[in-house]
Amino acid sequence: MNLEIPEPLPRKFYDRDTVTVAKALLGQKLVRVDHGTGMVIAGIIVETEAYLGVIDKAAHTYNHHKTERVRTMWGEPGHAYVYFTYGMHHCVNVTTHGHGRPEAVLIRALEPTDGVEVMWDRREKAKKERDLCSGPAKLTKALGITLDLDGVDVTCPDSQLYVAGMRKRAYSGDLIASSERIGVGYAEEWAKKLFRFHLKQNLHVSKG
DNA sequence: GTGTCGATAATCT
DNA sequence: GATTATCGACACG
Repeated sequence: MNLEIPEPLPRKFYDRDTVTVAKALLGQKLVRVDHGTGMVIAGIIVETEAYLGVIDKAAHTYNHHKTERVRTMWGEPGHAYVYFTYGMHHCVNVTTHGHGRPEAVLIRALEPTDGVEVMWDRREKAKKERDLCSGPAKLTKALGITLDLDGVDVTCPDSQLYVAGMRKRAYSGDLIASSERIGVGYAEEWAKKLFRFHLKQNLHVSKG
């Protein structure tokens, strides 16, 4: 039995064009390590969305918006940006594109791989395995990601949250579906951009 | 399978 | 005071 833990993806992986990173994250593994118990809970990233910073009307940093909440997005690439929304949900992103560009990729869905029993405990309403992590707030609940993980370095294997490199090359374009981002209807022309990416025919995406 | 709608509170105006 | 990068319950078929 091989229990070798894959290396985290390096900082330079994130210090690129945000759409490129959003596609390249598909197939990589989001790993949550509980430092108290040593428990590992993880899944393969199967759905992402790109948020293009100061020019993107759907992004939290649109028009150079800069408040305490979005501090992490203004920092270096390769950190977790966690926010709380709709009065009850957390969502997790990874920051991209250095050089003062506050951009990020929202992680929208995972295919569960490690610590699945813990996910079932935390996601009481789930009926099927595909309900565990098929949405941005579902996966943060399943992995136990809350605001205290905002800002953690996802390139460090000692972090409570990091992204492990499972594949060297991004999936080829014909295996990736592109579509409009979800829940950003207010963003006018930016709502139409095809910045949502998911693995075709994967059962664990949030929709279609 | 689809569509509509209420929950619920941090954040920003 | 308004908004929200969502989810789950319910209705319908």
